[in-house]
Amino acid sequence: MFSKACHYAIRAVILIAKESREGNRMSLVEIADRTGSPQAFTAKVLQQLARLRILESSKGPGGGFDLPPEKAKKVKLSMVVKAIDGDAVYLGCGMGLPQCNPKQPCPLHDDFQKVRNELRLMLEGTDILTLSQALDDGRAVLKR
Amino acid sequence: MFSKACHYAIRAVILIAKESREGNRMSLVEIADRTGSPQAFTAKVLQQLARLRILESSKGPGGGFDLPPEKAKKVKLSMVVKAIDGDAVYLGCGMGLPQCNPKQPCPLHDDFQKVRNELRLMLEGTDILTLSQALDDGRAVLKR
DNA sequence: CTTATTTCGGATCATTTTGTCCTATATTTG
DNA sequence: CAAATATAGGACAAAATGATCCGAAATAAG
Repeated sequence: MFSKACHYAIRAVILIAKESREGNRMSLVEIADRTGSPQAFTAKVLQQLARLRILESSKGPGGGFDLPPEKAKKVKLSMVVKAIDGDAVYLGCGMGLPQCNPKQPCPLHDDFQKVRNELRLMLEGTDILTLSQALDDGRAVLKR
Repeated sequence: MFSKACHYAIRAVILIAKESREGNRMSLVEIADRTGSPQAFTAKVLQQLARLRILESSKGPGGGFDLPPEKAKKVKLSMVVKAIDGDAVYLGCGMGLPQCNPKQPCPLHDDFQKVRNELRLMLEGTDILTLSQALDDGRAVLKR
């Protein structure tokens, strides 16, 4: 469904948001460790998110990544997915036709679009702050 | 969502079913041509489907692939997808956790499972015969 | 100002997926 | 039986994705 890069991105962003709520800024090393993601690869992914201003980064001692609650509330899962995987998930044809539209649809067009729309609505309706709160009392985990 | 191999498989199976309804058996060359898929690669994919008895193949002059209507009715899209891509689409975690279950869920678990379940139901409820009928009066296409 | 820390970014490598080529094998037809 | 046709399957090439390494740039602190 999503690429590995996207998985790492989602996990990292949720963790960063959680720690930001407690005033902590996260270093790459800690993020990779607590999400069980490869460090250097995760660095690339976070770099990309930082460049797009989906999260904030700062260099130097005490630096790292953060995503303050007010912002985490506005950042939807869809934005993270789109930043890393592009919009193929929303727009691509179920059987890979380059131009699949209502005028020249593939045989699966309608059924597929219905499901994909559910996915889109879910991703657009889910913000990172809310997801990060699921971590609070151990209701959810990011590793293992 | 699905791999390219899976896209080729879906397109091929639908075309084969359509032609089978008219008593025709399809050669690999014709399948690749009419679905816009790479020939040799499609061969591998069809081989795999034939080995799993999802469609029928025969060698020699006049040979090729076919999928008679009674069988096409029983073959669901889910079977084709599973044969090529495995069941990661149904079982995988939305953020890639190796063990994401209701006891130790990822923060997205419930929302994601809901969407994925819709997808599963759609794939399991859609048979190849029906899809092939959408091709009949040009209501749908398999190429371009 | 120097040093230590931390992200940035380029280069490179590994793995997986996609795609091709060629030979073997089966089958129909003359 | 011989020849032609078609799938089966192995070996290999190319492209995309995943992952690592290392030096550059920025910044905080002594």
